[in-house]
Amino acid sequence: MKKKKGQVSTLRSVDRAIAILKAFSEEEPELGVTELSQRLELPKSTVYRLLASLQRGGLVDQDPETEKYRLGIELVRLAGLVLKQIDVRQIARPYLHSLAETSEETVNLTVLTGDGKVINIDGIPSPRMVRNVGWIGREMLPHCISSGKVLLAYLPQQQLERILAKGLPRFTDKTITDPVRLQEELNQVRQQGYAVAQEELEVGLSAVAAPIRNHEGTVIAVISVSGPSFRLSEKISELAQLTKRTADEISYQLGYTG
Amino acid sequence: MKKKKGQVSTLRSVDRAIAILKAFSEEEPELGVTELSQRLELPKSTVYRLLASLQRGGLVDQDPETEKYRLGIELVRLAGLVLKQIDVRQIARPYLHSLAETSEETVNLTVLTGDGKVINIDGIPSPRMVRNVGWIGREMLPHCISSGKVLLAYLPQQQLERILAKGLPRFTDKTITDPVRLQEELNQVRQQGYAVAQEELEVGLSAVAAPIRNHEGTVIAVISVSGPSFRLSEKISELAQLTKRTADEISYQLGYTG
DNA sequence: GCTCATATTTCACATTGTGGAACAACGTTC
DNA sequence: GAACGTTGTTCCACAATGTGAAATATGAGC
Repeated sequence: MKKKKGQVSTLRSVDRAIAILKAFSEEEPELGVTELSQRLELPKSTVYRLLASLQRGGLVDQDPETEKYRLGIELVRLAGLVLKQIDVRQIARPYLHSLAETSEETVNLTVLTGDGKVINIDGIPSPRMVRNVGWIGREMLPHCISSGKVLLAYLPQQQLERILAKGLPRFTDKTITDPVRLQEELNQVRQQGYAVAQEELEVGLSAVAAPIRNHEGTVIAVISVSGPSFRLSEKISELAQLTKRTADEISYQLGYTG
Repeated sequence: MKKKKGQVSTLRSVDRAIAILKAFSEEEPELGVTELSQRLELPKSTVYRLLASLQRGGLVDQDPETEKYRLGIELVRLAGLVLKQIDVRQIARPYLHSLAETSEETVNLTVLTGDGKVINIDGIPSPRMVRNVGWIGREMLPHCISSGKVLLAYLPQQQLERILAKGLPRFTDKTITDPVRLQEELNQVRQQGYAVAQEELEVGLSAVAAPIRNHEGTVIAVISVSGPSFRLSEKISELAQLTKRTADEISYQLGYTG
C-alpha cells in the first residue's frame, strides 16, 4: 500500500517557501520581511533568503518604494496552465458525448505527456458491443495512432526530432517505422487538418483524429474516433470531417477564431 | 546602492522546486519523475522529494492513475490574489479620477499592510494649489486617518485587538488614543458606511473614506478624499456621500451586489 | 546628528539536503 | 508463471547547503 505524500519526508526549506506564499491574503496583499518573520516564526535572515529565491523565480515581487513583498505575476502564468487543463476537459466533454452519439464509435480526448508519448485524459466508449475498450490514463507511442500523429504534426521541429530519434517501433505490418515516411505523413496531416491510422497499432483497429487549439492557435489536445476497421473503413472520410468539425467547435469555445 | 535580487544568494532547493513548477507547459501539462529528472538534470530521488514538498503544499498534484504530476489548484488560488490586486487598481483608477474632478480634492486608494498599518497604492492629487501632497507608498498608522478607520472597522475582531494592543499614538489634540473610544468610532463607521477624520493626524487636514468590497463583500481597499480643513469642514457630509457612492460603484465592478 | 525600525549581510556551525544505489510496483513478453 | 524493463519510491552515508544570531546598512523622523 502506498504511503500518502503527507507521510513522506519533504524538504523543510521548500515547505517554508510555500508557507511564505500562503501567508499573503486578499486582506493583506503586501507583507514585509519582519512581518513574515513574525507571522511564520522564522528568523528574518531565513525569510530574506527564501524571498530571494521566490523573487528570482518570479513567485513574489518586492515593491521598491515600500520594500514590501507581494505575490508575483509568474503565479498567474502557472495558474493559467492549471485552468487551461481544467477548461479543456470540461469544455470538451459535451462534444465528446455528441461525437460518440453521432459516430456510434469510441471517442477520446488526448494530450502529450512530457516524454514523447500521448495519453487519453477523457473518453466516451462506443455504445456498440464490438468496440475498443477505454484506455484512459494509459500512455501510448504517438507515431502509430491518429491522435499521436496530430500531436506530432504540430510540435516544434526540434521537439519532434527528439521524439523521432527514440525510434519508431513496429506493431503491425502497416506501422510507419521510417522517419522520412512519417514526416511525409505529418505533412499530410497538416494539410488536410486531420490524421488517419488504419491498423498501424493493432490489426483490426482504425481511427481518425483532429487538433484542438487554444485561443492562440496552439494545438493543445486532440479528439479522436476509433473502432474496428470493418466498421470504419468505409466511413473514414465522413468520420474525419465530423471529427474535424467537432474539434473546431471545441477550439472555438477555447477562444480560437482563426 | 542596493544589489539586485539576481545577485544575492538564493536557496538551491527552493530554486529547484520553482524550476519544477516552470517545467510544465500547456503542451506538456503532465510530467513524471523520470522525465523531470532528465529535463532538469537532477537525480530522481532529488526530484521526488521536491515534488513531495510541492504536492504537500498543493502546488502540484499527482494523477493516481498515471502517476504523472501536474500543477496544483493552489496555484489558482494564489494567482487569484495577484489578479485581485491588479484588478482593484485598474478598476478603481477611472473612479479615482472622476472623484478627484468632482470633489476637486486629493483622492487616494488605500489597503492594509500586514503589520497593522495602511498604505496608499494609488492616488489623484487635488488640482488646487493648496493640497496635501501624494503619499503613495508610505505607510501610516490607521487609527487617526479616515481610510485607516474604515479598514479597522471591517477587520476580524482578533486582528483588530492585536493592532490596538500596539498602542494609539497621539498626533494632535484630536487624535483618538483611547481604545474604547476608537471602538465606538468604528461602530459608527460600520453604521454610516464611511469614516471621517478631522485634524486627527495633522492640524488642518481632514478626510472622508468609504469601503471597497470584493464580490464576497469583504473590504479589501478604501477610497478617500482629503484636503485642508478650511475647505472640507463645510462639505464633509456631501463629500462623504459622494465618496461612498464612488466606493459602491467600484465594489459593484468587483462583483459586489449586496 | 541621533534614534529607531526594518532590510540586508556576515559567518561559524550543524542539520538538512544530496544522489547513488537499492528496492517496489507494474506492465509486457515469452 | 517467470523474466525483463521501466518508473516511482525508499534508504543511507556523506557533506554541502541552509541556518539563525549578530552585525551592518539604510532611510525616515525628530
